[in-house]
Amino acid sequence: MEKNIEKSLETIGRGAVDIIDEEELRKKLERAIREDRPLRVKTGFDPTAPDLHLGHTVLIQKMKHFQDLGHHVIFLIGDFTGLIGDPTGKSDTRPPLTPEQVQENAATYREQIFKILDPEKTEVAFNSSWMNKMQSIDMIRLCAKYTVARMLEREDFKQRFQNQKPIAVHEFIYPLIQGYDSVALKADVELGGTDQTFNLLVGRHIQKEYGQEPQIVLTMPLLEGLDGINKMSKSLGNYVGITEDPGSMFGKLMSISDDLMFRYYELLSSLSLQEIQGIKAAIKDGSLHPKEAKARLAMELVARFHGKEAARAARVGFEAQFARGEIPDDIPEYALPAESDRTKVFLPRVLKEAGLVKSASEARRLIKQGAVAVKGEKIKVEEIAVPDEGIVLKVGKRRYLRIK
RNA sequence: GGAGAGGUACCCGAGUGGCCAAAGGGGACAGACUGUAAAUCUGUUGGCGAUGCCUUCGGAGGUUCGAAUCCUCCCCUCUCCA
Repeated sequence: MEKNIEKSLETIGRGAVDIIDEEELRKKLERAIREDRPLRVKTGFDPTAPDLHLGHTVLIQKMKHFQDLGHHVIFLIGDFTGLIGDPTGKSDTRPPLTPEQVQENAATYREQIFKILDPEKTEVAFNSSWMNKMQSIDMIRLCAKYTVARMLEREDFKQRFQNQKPIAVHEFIYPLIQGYDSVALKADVELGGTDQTFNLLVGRHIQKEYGQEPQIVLTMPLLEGLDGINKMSKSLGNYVGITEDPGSMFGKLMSISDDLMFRYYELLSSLSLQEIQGIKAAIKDGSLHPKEAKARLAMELVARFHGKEAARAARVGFEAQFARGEIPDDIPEYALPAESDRTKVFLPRVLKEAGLVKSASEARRLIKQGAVAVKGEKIKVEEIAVPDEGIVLKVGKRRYLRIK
């Protein structure tokens, strides 16, 4: 375990939005060293979405920091709370996951988080293992430990209440259970995004109610998604999944705005703040093209999950496709039915059949807009001739189809 | 239990008998410009081999030549009262 308190505090605090309470954290660290008892650091994850994206890695990196300092990190899978769904105002009640599905998702999680965390030192826990045993009377006792008024302090509830949007009663239980998880795990620290602040604070309260020392709450910023506006999330489609192939990961990162690039540098890159300042300065004085800076960031992140070789290859492929307009190697193919008239191929249907567009109507619109091209030549008609050797269609900026 | 408000396309929201495949905004997609940037400008945004036809305005019926719009029943949300 790291013996230097100041060094620990610095590592823990890097990038954090808030630490509640810093003095308490110092005392816990001191005691941990004195009694040679590592801190128990808990972070909860949703069992229904085992596809981690870069946004999640902000938290996982922080877990790694704790791990490197010699503390005990607990990756908690909220398979019980997942039945409720963290209140967002939109989510419907979710269908219960089967134990098999939970195990499956957990396996996926393990595979993904262990690209960052040390499997030997990471405890994976499920809150169903204590929640399923809880008796009704104990549930009621848990509910009695918090008030409706305080529950409505939560930003999301407050807003929905004010905007006359529905709030189901069971949604109130979510924060309570999350808090109880901290009791069950005897957590010293709980990590979460800033959107979790309320839930994490409820944890402190609940722990006190159960006679435990309250956990330290450490919140990390929410990573903006590729649009640069909303937080990165799968449902908004503005994410980079950590299991994505190197090419698409690289491409997505290259499409972000310059402003967002610096945000990603700050939250995702392992570069020091000084190095990041250096990049900013170099771009400003013209010695570094912003595109080059972005490519370096993309390389670093792709390499983290796929290795350096894959990152280099992704970059080469990217340059070939977009800087020189070359056609990528692996593009979808569509074979025309043998009996079809190859002098009059109706493109809208082909594009639909090949899955490049949702409907033939959409394909027709795209053609009308000049978004479909063969060898750089825009196609303005819906029927074209396809020679025996086939042709390669480009649809929009990045969709391709080889018709054979 | 009583009184009232509301449910419209991916989202927000206008429309209260025909001119409505439904204003406006957001998002998304496409084109121009670029660095696949961002910003900006322009266009598109239910389906269909298509100057037309089919399906859509919470659900099911009904009135009418004609319904998102009127009537009946049902489902859902919110507010106030009890």
